[in-house]
Amino acid sequence: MSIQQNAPLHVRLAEEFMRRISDGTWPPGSQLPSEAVLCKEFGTSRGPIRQALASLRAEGAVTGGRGRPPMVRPAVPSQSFSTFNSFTEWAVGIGKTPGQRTLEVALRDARPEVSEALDLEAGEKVVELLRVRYLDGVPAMIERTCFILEVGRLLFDFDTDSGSIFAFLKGQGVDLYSARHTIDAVAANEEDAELLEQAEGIPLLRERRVTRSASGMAIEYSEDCYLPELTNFTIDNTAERRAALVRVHTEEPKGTHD
Amino acid sequence: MSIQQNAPLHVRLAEEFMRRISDGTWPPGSQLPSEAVLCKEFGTSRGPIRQALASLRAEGAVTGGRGRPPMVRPAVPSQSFSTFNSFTEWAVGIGKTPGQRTLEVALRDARPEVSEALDLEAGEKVVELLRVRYLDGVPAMIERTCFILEVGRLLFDFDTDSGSIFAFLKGQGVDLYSARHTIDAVAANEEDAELLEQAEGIPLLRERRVTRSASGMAIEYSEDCYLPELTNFTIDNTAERRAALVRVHTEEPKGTHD
DNA sequence: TCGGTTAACTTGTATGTACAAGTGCCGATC
DNA sequence: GATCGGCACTTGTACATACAAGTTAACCGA
Repeated sequence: MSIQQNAPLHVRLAEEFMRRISDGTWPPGSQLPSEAVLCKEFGTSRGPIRQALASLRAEGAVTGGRGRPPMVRPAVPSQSFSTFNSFTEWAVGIGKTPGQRTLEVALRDARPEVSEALDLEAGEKVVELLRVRYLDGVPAMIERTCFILEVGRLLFDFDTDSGSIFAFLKGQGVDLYSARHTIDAVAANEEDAELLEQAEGIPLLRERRVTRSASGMAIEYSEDCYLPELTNFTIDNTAERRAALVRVHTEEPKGTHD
Repeated sequence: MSIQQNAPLHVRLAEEFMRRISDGTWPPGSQLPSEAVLCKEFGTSRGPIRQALASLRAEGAVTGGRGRPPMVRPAVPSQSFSTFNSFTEWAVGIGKTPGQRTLEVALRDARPEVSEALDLEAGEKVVELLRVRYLDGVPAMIERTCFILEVGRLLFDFDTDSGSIFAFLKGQGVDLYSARHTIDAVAANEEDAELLEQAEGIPLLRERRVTRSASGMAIEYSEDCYLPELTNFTIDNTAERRAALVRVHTEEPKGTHD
């Protein structure tokens, strides 16, 4: 989506430079024009040019400099918050047809680990959903999602078999702003195995997340279990910058979910 | 590690600001002093102050502005390339004693998926290691690592039971610069189960990676299988910026390694 | 023809200035 | 006591200038 015309010049320059990189005008390995040349082309001073280049550098799109123009780096994979947090948006983005079969939408007392994850008092109610998610009609993932009551109640007026809960909640003005994701592995229990049409006990790739608003309020806790032959998680890291993905040691043993 | 004294002023300022954030002088939620105040304190102009603040903003350490000073954000977890890629460095960092038991160091023809990962011709030789890794004496991970011959040959003069291969290779001038990591789940085969002192078939959290030099040459391919109750991977993402961790759809089914 | 040196290019760093746009506080008025 | 407006603060944007430090190319001499 093109940024509005009255955005600051350095923002519009950064966008134009990213466009030239992504459409191949400036291919990976090539050197950018000098700052002087860019100043002439855009009729501006070095300040906005340098600020635009700085943002490309911060994103890892270009590197080098000091005595010679920066070079374009191979694209670093990344995913937006909504693509990463919404199965539907992700599936559409990879050219698959997302599907869902809702097994349950329930108002119930939160399980202890859900209370803890959502910063709730023991026994507070949550809205809990259980859905199977499909890619092109093939079972790919089991989704167990809990919402705080204030948000979950909105789902009682929503057909959870119709598509993206993430998109629906955004449309309802729910401020889904940040999330912490934890990835590990569990054995498929009897229920999950049946839903995924697989043998009991096979390994599943589990992604648990707590989603919060901009003010830090916990809104959603989800445990998504994927068939690992259909889905994985991938990241690139370099010596130049710290990776946001962290390998974590867990003290308490965890088993399969019940 | 403190940066050298003759680093540019804006770099030293950024380091000082990060130090104040991490030692609690500027706690999360607090507002930074204004730019004018910082200019007075450090006897400089707005330029270096603003550039230092821009780097904190890019790292997600502070946010906001425009009419009011930025606020300190809660620390975003991250790990350096070496901490993420070296089990030894990671273990030490979390206060555990890392250990290793080498089962095998072998010069052999690369298996097809290793050739492919390391950009080698079919049948080229690699140096392959199999080690069990321990945290405080407890088996935590099975490490199957392959190096291209040029690098792997260095290991024949190295006691792989003595500690970090990553650190040894760095010390030998091997340019380990970037890596692509893929995380999924596999069932423990008979060998892995025995080495980890667990039941066959239990789920293992698998991290595969290809490590390359700055010039893009593949150097290392590794398959590390973790006991998921001891280790997971965690990332925070926000609506503000794209996450480097990508959920990926895999077309071909993958089983346990043999 | 090759190597070294120099000059002209590049980017990086820093200063200063000016003004736009946002925020907060204080005083006046209702 | 609450609200509104104005003013003084803030940061953001952009310009200009100057010089440091790195790189590259060209020229000259051996």
